[in-house]
Amino acid sequence: MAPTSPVRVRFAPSPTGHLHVGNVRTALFNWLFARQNGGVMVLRIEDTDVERSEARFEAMLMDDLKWLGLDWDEGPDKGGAYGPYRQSDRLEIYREHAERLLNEGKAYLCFCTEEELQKERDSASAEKGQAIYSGKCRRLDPQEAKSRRTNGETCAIRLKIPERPIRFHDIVRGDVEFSNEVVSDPVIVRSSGMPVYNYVVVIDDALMKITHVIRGDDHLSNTPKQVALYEALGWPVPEFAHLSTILGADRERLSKRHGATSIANFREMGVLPEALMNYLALLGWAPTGGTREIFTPTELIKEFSLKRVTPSPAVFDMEKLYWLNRHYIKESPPERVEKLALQYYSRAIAEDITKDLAGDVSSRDKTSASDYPWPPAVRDWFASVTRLLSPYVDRLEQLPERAMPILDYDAKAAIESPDNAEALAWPQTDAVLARFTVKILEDEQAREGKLTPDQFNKIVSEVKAETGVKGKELFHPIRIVIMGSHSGPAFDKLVPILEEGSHLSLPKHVLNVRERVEAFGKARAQS
RNA sequence: GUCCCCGUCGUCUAGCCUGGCCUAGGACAUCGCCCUUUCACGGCGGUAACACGGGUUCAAAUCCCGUCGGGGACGCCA
Repeated sequence: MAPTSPVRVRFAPSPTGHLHVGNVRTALFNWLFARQNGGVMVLRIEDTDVERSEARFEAMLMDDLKWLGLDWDEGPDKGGAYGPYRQSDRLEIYREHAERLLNEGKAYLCFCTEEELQKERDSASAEKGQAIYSGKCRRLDPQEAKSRRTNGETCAIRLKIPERPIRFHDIVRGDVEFSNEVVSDPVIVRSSGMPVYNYVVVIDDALMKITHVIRGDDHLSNTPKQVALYEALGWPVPEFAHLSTILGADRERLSKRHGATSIANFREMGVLPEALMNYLALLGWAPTGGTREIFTPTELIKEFSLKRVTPSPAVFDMEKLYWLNRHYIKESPPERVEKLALQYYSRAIAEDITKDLAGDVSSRDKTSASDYPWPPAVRDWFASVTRLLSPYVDRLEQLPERAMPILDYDAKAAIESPDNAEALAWPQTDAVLARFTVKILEDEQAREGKLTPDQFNKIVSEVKAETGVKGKELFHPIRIVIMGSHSGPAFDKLVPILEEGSHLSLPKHVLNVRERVEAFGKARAQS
């Protein structure tokens, strides 16, 4: 391809559901390449599979792309000079070019039946190990064939594969050569009149002036047929770049049974789009030097290189995605994370909210979490909870479970939890708890629900001095009383949140420090 | 079966084209230490790989051949 011709790439998904990581990675590489070269990104909808394609999936897939931050310059929603951009709207174009190939003698009519072909395939693979069409109808007289067709005999249209090896260049794999012996004359139009995928792809890519075809390597073996088609049509052959497959942990092609693989899943989990983009870029590509891992979209556009894409398949690693996500959660403006986090809390406490609203909101049979009004004070408080917890989560959906000890303290569960058994059984624990309890109950600030971190620390220090217990033996029991668990965020930040939370009117009352100590004492007395 | 593609730490990868700078670098995970009057977060450090076998060469992860392993394609599927 001449360097002067502007780069045009395309992403051509079938509207059969949410986008999968494999597809999205292909879209991403196309996008990066286009943006880097000041080129054009085309979105084309491959909806010739009428059975599985649905209009609503088209909208979903566009949403998925937009969420990730990928945009396009031409497409069904945007128009463009080379439309229409839906294959179902292009059937006439396909027909026209098929007839042209026929008239020019580059293609021929094939009257073979399903059974004949099946028989041929069987014997061919037995003999040559390759199930190749014999080209029987290729030898038919064109005039005769034509009249048979006009007389109503059903037939398909096949392309003549030239009698020479087919070569093409692939940016990822280098030069690839296929012997014509292994490529049979492909059907380009079915006897039903419907064109075949390998044919329409070529027509579309050529007519849309696509300069670089960047796609999954499952198409590599189809490429010789497509190259032959370009040549038969007299059109320039584009550059190809075949991206390796993304595998699951078991080294099988990544699929639904590997868990979350659609990008909607990641969005729901609370994976930030920039984290996913960064991770996907690293699957099959590495920057020069290979030591840098963190890239913003802008940096990716600058650094990305198709030539540096690896040909070998890559295993999708959730843990690394999570690591990147944690990084981006920490990096992004707190307000953004706080806002995103709200939906996860509301989902988790939806039941409580529904109960709460049922009293004063009439004629609302179904109250969804998103209806929760989030009064400003409550919203701010949840924001502080998010600020407290977000550095410790992999994905936003973990926030509510991490917040449960704050939102819904359960003294009985704390006492019974096997995780706490050891700490509660330590010889010094009773003494620590006894002193701690007395001090909290006597404290003026704590009584009001206004205990400060300083005062709290002072009390802990006094307990330490009076009992002679320190470190783990001191902190774990106290932590269990306050949070129901021996691990959690620093008391300095936690105490104000508990105290503040207890003054809010929430569907479920948040216990302050004193209330927790009381509840724990009561529950322990009973057990 | 035939053809095509692929094969560096458990995983993502750098290095391979243009052999020596590779006692193979980085990252995730893992392990250990430090920080935090506890845990996590964070910081520091460790373990860990050139699929195998032949060649070529003074010298091979890098070039050649073979073997093995994985994936894909061979459709009137997309």
